[in-house]
Amino acid sequence: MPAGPVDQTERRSGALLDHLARRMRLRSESVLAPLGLRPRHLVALTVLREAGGMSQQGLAGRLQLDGTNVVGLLNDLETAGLVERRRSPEDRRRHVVSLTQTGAKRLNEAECALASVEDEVLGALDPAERETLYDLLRRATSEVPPTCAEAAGNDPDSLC
Amino acid sequence: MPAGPVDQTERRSGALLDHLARRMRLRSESVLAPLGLRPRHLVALTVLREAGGMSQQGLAGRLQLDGTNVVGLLNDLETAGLVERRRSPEDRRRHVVSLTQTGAKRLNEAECALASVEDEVLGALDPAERETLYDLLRRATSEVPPTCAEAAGNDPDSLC
DNA sequence: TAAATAGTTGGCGCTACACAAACGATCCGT
DNA sequence: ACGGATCGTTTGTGTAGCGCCAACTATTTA
Repeated sequence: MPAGPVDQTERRSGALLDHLARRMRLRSESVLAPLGLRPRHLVALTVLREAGGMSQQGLAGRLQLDGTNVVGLLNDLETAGLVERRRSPEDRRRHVVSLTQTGAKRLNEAECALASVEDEVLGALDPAERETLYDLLRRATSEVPPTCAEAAGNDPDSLC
Repeated sequence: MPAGPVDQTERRSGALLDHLARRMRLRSESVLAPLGLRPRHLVALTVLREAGGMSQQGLAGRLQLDGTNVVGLLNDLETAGLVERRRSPEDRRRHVVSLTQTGAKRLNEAECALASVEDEVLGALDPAERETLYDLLRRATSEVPPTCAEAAGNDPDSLC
């Protein structure tokens, strides 16, 4: 086989995302626990803040979680007063879930508290690079994942 | 309260990392399964390839896993012929773990197969941005997390 | 030579899921 | 008006991925 470049590894982000996310999560837990939060709560609160309010089905889609798991997650957050469920006037079967003021404040507190975690876990990156990372992650996650029907039609390897 | 900027949210990457990593993982599983791999295998193989060979303790440190869980993880990979454990000539208590040729090849195959997953999950980013994301993740994860002693000395919030 | 270290095995427990079934309330199409 | 579909809830089962512990063997160290 002809010799190629020394580094022939494919440049994939998946393993690195898992790796970095795990480190961040481990470091975060001790900071979040006093606030009554777990990393999965943080993800849900972040998505809800950005969306301004959404159905449970919508949230399940965004988080790629089974609906029954979203129910449990929201039960935690609602019990803590961080979110509220309101019946949709358009369809009273449906809840619209949104952050309470308490929830918005708690999320902000959590993010402030996580500054030291990010300083540590992202210590190899300078502030501009951290900003770039944040921006790339935000834009990558803001794209709504395709629905099952869309994905199944387009991609046989899809989960659906 | 005086009115502030509209967006006063802290710019933290933790929740977004979890969110994106989860999406990537879900999409990856169907691609990795035919190769006999799970996402946690991929992380370990990636770390081992980069390190060229390391002790189990070293790997446990890099992955921030309990040593007994690294034993189980390596048992999977060794059984599949993807890694080998060799006694260190310097200290025969210790194993040096490295990728086999089969393992290096399988990892490359996995990364090729994951191209479509990354196209989908990172669809909102253009190729240059994906390259930037990869680079930032790689550099952030390459910094070895501090040992417990180091972290405990410097940071009371540390996990240790 | 005793204590410490590296790794292994087996076990227990927890969290975070996936998935299924059954149900009540509500909406929609016929 | 009614049956089917939808939204959400509860309960239950199971799996994966861990953390942590104890006990052990082999080896190194002081």
